[in-house]
Amino acid sequence: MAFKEYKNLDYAVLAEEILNFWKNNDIFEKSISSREGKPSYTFYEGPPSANGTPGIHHVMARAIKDIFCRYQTLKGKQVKRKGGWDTHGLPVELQVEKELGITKEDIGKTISVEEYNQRCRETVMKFTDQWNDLTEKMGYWVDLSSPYVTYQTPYIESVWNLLKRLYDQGLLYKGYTIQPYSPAAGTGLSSHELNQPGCYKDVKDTSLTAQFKAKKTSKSAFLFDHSNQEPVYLLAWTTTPWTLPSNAALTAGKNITYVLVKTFNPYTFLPVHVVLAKDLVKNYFQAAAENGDFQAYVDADKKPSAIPYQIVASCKGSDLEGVEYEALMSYVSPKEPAFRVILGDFVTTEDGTGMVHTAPTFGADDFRVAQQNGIPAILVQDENGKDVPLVNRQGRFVKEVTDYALEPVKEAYLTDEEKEEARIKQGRDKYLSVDERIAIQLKTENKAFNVQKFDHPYPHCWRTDKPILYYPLDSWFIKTTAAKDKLIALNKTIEWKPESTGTGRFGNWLENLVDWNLSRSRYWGTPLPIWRTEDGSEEICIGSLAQLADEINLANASGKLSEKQLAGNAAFQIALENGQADLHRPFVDEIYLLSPAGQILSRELDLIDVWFDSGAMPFAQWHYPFENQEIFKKSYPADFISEGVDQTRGWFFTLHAISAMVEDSVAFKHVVSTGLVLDKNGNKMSKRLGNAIDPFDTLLKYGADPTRWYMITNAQPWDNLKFDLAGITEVRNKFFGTLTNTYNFFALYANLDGFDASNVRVEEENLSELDRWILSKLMNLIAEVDESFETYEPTKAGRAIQDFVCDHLSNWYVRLSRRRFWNPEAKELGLSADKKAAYQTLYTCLETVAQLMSPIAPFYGEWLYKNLTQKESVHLTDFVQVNSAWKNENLETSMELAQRICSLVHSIRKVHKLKVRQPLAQVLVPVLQENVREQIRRVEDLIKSEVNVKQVNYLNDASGVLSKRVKPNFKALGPKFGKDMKAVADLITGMSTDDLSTVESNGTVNLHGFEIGMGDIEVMTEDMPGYLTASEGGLTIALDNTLSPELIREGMAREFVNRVQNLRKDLGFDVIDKIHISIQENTSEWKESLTEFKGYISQEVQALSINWVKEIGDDFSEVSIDDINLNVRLTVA
RNA sequence: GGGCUUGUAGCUCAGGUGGUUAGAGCGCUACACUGAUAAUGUAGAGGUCCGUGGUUCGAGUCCACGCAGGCCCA
Repeated sequence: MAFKEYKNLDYAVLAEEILNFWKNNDIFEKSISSREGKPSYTFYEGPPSANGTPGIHHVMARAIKDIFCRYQTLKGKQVKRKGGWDTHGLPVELQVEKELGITKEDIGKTISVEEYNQRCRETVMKFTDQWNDLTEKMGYWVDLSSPYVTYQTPYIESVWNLLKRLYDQGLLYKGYTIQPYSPAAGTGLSSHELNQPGCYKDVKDTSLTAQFKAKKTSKSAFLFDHSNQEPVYLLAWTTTPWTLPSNAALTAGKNITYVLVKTFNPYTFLPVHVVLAKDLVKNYFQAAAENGDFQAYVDADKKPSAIPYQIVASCKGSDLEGVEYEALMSYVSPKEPAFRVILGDFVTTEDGTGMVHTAPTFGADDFRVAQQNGIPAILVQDENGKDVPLVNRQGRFVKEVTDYALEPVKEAYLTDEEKEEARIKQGRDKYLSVDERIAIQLKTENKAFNVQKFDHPYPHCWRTDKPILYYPLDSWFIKTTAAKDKLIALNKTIEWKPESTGTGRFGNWLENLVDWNLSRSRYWGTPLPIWRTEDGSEEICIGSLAQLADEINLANASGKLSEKQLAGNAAFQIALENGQADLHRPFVDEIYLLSPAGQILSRELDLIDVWFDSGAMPFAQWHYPFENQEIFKKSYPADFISEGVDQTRGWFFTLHAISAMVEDSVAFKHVVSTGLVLDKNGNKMSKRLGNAIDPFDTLLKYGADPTRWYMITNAQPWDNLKFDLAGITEVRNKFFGTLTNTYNFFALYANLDGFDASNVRVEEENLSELDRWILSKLMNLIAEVDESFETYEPTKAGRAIQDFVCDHLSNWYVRLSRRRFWNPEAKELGLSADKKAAYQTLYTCLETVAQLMSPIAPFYGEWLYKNLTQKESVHLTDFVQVNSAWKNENLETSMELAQRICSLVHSIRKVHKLKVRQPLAQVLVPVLQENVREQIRRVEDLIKSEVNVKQVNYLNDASGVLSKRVKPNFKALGPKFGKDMKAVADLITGMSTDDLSTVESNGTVNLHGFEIGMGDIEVMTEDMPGYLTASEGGLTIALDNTLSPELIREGMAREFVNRVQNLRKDLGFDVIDKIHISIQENTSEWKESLTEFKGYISQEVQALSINWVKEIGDDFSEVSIDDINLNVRLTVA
């Protein structure tokens, strides 16, 4: 048997067989090696972290990656794709802590750093087997034989090299970020520690609304115009008055509405104009006092509590941007211009004034927004000449804040004794905190508009129970802001799918870029390769193992190192010589180097952000620049990457940033950012909720191809996918079932006819209209699929293939062609030209579909291809070319008409209960244009056989039976008549027959002053009296249902054929069996029909004889049509 | 709170540049077919196109403001 036939195809088993075939024959390797010397197409694999198990969303993400790599291979490119593993980082550490039952505090105490890191190294590759298994089973082709692993020494060396290149450009510096800090414990706290229960406590703080006096400049002129040139104050609220000496800016919200209010200061009673958010006026003023009597207030001896006020102007936050003001508490002046209004997106009108007091050294938002707007921090120099904030690490003011020098900013930092001491010094009955005394000071200086006690939750240190401060702590940064313009410009050359992720999410992120904080105070990660003197005056950055070895030698030779330091160096040297150098902590921490000036350097203890690891992969995966320089050059930048949209600020950014800063290049040219995989109800999948889908179960039960096909065709990759297993079943039945059926149909008859599959070539001269049509459709499909894959639109490609297979190939081409395949007469004569053409056509369609679908459904595509051909693999073929000679738009239009006409006839037959087996005399099609008649005439035969009518006849105008209806063509009328549209449309709808003939003959008619041309109307026919009619979308047909005796006889013959065919099947006859038919002679109705159509019947049921007999014997069957019974006996010839 | 994104039939999704009757598949109902048959075909029911305003002769489509969901930030 040339073509295998299948029953009950199991797609998972099929996949397994193909997988074995690929493995045994190195098909993946061949798909790369066979493209040697061809243009390369580079894909970067975003490394998964192997310390967790894969989920169903990984099948989705990796299907996307796989599709375009396979497609580009078909297009003749060489597509290398190296797998990789992301192995560092906090999730690994947390998992190990959990496994060991320890906390961060224990590391270095109850467990050595060395042991701890060893555990991390073991844990991180725990699930690689599962990952590799999934990779294979889902049919994802990626090179797992030599993956890059981010913890390996060559990888780290490459990362160090990149850091060094950044360092040499001056882009790596030590600065600070605002982090939770406990002065009492003298340590920074992680967000994790801050989220422990009990950390947030309700406290009563002094809250203060300060008056910042605006300077009169062109920016603020409009405010002064409304205040009659009186002083204008900007109001800002804070719960931490101790930060006011560090104020550097005020932040307003761009779209918030602000008002200028004329009123009095409640403490000094001086008339003032203040600015605050409109929505918050009610919090500061009593509505009853609006537009109150100002003079009466001035005159009053004892000032009433309701202070009169008047709103004199309003503006948007954006109007306030750039308004300058005088420093509120000028202990320390900044080096660069400060004290102006800036805009920030974190400002709300929930409390305060809608204007935020901004102290860059004591708030994360403050720091960020100040950096973005070029506002300096308020700093002083310590005894070492180092810039420090106005509060020291003990939580006390520096001496420059003279009034409060060395006092703690939080009362809670004082012991009772210290507090008592301070009280005596203050000379008061009760100790007053710094916040309280600042409030008093500002009140007297006409700088406080409101002072209150305020209850709110505030975070406390879990170890000391004292309040924390948000405080600037040392960190290493990459100066990405210096490369901002470059990053933005390069991003514009990247093609994003969807575009909005690139322009919106990623573009906005770049616009608001801050420096990249590299530092992590952990253990399992790439150490920062910077060695520094204790006072920070000298440092070196190491960019290679060779450099490190040299520096160690230099340091050792200097004689300045202690014995312990020399021992650490020696241990590392030995490891290095044995090729076993480990660049992790603690080993690198034990290396000591020497500065040019002869000082001892020790390593900065920070690790770097793991995202730098993964962003470095274009370089580090090849151990560039130490090895593989040629390979690197050929595979950089990537043509394509794809990850979840959540990676926008993760991997997408780090790839982009590193490449732009180091190579002045993009890292990738195309990127597909994929959406989430949710459960079928649209909820996030989670193991905890139990709605997570197991990928292995799914692949096993449904097979990789239906799973992949479902995921790709159900939603665009960047939309979230509501994953429903029922959807896979649907795809499997609908698409794969239909395609397999179509193949089986082909195989069945091709085998019967001995159709030779080697060297199939379509012989164009023998093609039927139907053949030409499906080939034309096939050409369209090729073009559409090619374009869709080319433009990273896999969903469009998949849906196009699906529509072609189900609607065009199976439901129309095969259904209407069946007769040609099972025509039994041809058997003896060999293959007729027509039958051959049918095989060639169907074969071509199937073979092409196998290739087109193979990127999405790699196993099934391969299976189908190998069933059809002797060639090795569909994945080693070249993408099929469009043969434009086969494109035939006219024929497609004709066929569309045929399909619509058939559909209409079917619906009439249905409504009037006219069986399709009953032949009818004619179907009438009114045609108003000659070319439509020609188009239908081409496909007349198809219509006749499909709906079982004897003739297709056409009615034109002259026939006189057509009644026409006129519809306005709105698209044409709109621009022409505009406002008069409605009137004109009504006139057209009510147009008389005479008017219509006038347009039809003259091309134009005047209706109540409106010139109507042919283009302005659509003429349609409807209703043909005396016939059964149906119409849809402007096409009308009529069916002649008069039954002549002859038609009835033919109908009976067809019914008889139908019954015999059923009998053949019931009796288990083979398709090719010839039969003899005996019929018991008992009714005349039957005999007349069956005799007349004996030839037809014999052919249809493959009967060699039909005999009427008096006695039929025992083993007959009874058939009945319209209550008339007939005894029939079939025997195999 | 900000940025981006989604909202069309019971479910999953299509609906260039605005054009008056909004489509498909699944599911449901009914019928037909019975040599592709654990298939297939045809028909039917099913919609305030998230809401409210606006622009327009005309809005699912354009604009504004909301509501609800999602992602990433704060």
